[in-house]
Amino acid sequence: MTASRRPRSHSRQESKELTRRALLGAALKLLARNSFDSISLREVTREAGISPTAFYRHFDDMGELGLALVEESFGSLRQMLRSSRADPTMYTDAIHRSVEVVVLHVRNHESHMRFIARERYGGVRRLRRAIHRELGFFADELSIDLATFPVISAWSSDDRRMYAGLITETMVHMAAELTDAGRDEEAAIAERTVRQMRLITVGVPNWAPAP
Amino acid sequence: MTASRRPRSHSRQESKELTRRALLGAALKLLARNSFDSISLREVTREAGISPTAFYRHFDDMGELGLALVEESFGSLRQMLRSSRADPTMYTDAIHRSVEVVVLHVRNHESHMRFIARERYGGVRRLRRAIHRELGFFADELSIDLATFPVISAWSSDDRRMYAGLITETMVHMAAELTDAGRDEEAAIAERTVRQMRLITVGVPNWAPAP
DNA sequence: TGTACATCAGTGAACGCGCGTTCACTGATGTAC
DNA sequence: TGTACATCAGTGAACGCGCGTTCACTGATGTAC
Repeated sequence: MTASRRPRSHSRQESKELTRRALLGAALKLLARNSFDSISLREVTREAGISPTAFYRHFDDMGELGLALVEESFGSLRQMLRSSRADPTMYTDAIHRSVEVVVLHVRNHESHMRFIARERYGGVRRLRRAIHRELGFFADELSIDLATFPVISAWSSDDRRMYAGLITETMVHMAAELTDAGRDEEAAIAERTVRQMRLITVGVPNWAPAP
Repeated sequence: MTASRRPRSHSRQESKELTRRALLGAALKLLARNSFDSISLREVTREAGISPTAFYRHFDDMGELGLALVEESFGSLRQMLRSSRADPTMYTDAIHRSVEVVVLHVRNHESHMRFIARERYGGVRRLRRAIHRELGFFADELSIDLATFPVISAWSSDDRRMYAGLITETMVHMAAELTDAGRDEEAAIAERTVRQMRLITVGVPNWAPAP
């Protein structure tokens, strides 16, 4: 299906937005098999069903498209964090529940999470930096949320941030493993993560800042 | 400097080995800026100072070269683990010492560690699988070493492996951050990792297997 | 509501370039006698 | 030790191909009156 054959009921603006989405979707699809810096502009437009030249109506170059993918991927992640906050069971059974939420998120946004995992230390500096920055914001937010738990509320914000970083890292690692594993390994990976989170949590009541 | 101009004192076998090393070194150098699957065979041979066609005297294709890099990278990592085991201070001040050892290893083998971090979830399935497998072996070995610590020796081997996996992951994450950061950030990254390791360790004496 | 003009998303031909791989080759190293 | 032949790491020309980007264009959508 080419963009030009879309129903004329769309306004020019709507059509452009659909094509933009098609380009982002095409890139995500190709990213399931390759790294971002090995994907060509022509491959992306071919997959999106438009001519190579039309690409420039949407992005200056592939780098700009990559940054748009970072936006999109962390957009869905932020939504996840926001709805978790509104979930009361998150506080009564925090570990199981949060691992479950991340597993579900990976299922529903697999290509976004794979993109983050793949390009976090990938071959494009601007993407690495953008992802690093966004993961930092994520841990910052988590750090604030953690203050609602009794014991942790007494910690220094520095200690809380360190703890939030460790949780973030453990979750990102799980997500990365999930996007690279078969559905049959999902339960084992989730269970292992639950146990690692439990081990970390056991230490929390006995934590004392550095001497 | 081309390979053909090497001193004739080398035997055919020695010369071939030197060229092979030049190819691996050239690939590692290019990997500092790009992902493996975006590096071309011609770039590698150009960097190594030989003609493109000579590549085939050493590897069937770039994939084979990639697997050789996995071998080489984990070879140096295994050496690190082995010499750590012989270090008595490793047991009296395990956390600081092991973080320090990893920091030094990253300094001395930066391109190897960057390769592992970059291709672990990169765009080449065979490399991902090979790296995943090697990291598994690493955690297996660490798991055995952990049994020498009093409290942990009583744990099930399954729990020990879970713990070893968490430590491995924390260390790999630190190494990845170090290869992507300036030397001025090194101390902060190492210190943060020490605190995270300490938090995990605080939980160890109170760990109880799942109900 | 109808008409005339402006906008602009998408097209297709064209360009020069670097790619992976093939092939027949060269000449130094290795080996048999 | 010297000679004649075999081996084989590295060469350079050649190939067809996909690449990113340019350009002048088309025709549907949007706007002014």
